[in-house]
Amino acid sequence: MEAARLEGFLADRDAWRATHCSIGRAMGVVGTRSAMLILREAYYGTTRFDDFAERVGITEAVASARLKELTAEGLFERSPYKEPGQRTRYEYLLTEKGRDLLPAVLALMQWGDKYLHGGRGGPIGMRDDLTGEPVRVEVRSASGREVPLGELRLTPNVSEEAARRSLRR
Amino acid sequence: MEAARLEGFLADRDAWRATHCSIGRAMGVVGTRSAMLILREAYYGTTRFDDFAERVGITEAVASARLKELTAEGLFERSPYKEPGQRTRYEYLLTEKGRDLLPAVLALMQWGDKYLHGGRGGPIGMRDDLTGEPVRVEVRSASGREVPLGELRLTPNVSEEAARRSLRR
DNA sequence: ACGCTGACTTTGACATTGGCAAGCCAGGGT
DNA sequence: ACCCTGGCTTGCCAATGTCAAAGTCAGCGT
Repeated sequence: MEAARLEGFLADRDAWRATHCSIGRAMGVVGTRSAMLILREAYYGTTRFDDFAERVGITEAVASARLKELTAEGLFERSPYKEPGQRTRYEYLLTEKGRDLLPAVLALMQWGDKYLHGGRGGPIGMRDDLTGEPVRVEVRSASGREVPLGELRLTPNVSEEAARRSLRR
Repeated sequence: MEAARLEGFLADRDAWRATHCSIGRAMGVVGTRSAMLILREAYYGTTRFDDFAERVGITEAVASARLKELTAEGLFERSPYKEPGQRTRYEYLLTEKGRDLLPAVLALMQWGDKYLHGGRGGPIGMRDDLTGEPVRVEVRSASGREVPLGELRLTPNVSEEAARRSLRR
């Protein structure tokens, strides 16, 4: 029955509800298979519409809809480019906001590697390109300690007053 | 145009497709808003059916369907318990598989905190309960270096032969 | 002027998700 | 014997996600 420790008025679990939960909001933005896979492709270096559709294995309709949404949300920006002898086209470049989702995407991959391949591990491994060491996504404190669920403390970030408002039941 | 470095035959981006991608599989298991929010609640310590429905803010029908799926996938196990004078009931306890999704869920929360609250940050903060230090989800190499997207190297995990089979276009 | 190509858009069909409301069921309490 | 309560299940409906296939459009090369 290991769980995080809830501090302050969060401890009374019946007194509040996570109505402005970042997890829920994040899932509203990237909560589809296609959005996550498009991000994966972008991390692999893909920038062009047709490549996204083809490499992710989704229809152009879905690629179009998702890229439009992700661009509107600011995870990609549409940037004109011109190859000699070609007309101007647009490519989809990751913004910082898009790049900052890397830990979330890699954490999913890491979990899938461990549990969804019959113990054989995933098809692609991650290493630090400078040192060659394996890379992992971890929950760590500022001083570098890895923090397990049971040693995680959750605290209200604002005054109880304001928090009650934004955590209203 | 920063991206990961693709090693070996992965470098020829037109020669393979991530058909057995762990990210896609993981999204098949926990790729719904309700699944992620139920996990969040479990990390907060919730174990009982009604509490999940009420605290997550979903209907009992959705809670029932999702808990059944997540239990079938092995993220929760159904365990009988008995309060005195009550009949035997079941609670949903996180398994290691469920607990191992913590980095993914927290990474989403961290991202949402940064970008989806108008710069004000999220309503709940994370600290190391032992030291009080802030906690973050990070992509790190074995020796503790934080690895940005541009310094991440992706390598095929198996022989080119076998990999081609599992990464078939 | 015309065709080709990359980049979409549209249409139509189907599955999944999620909300609301009502119903069911087992086993204690009375 | 009957009711109550926690824990689901069922039915219905709207919204969203996905696919397949066909259509559109801009502009460069010829």
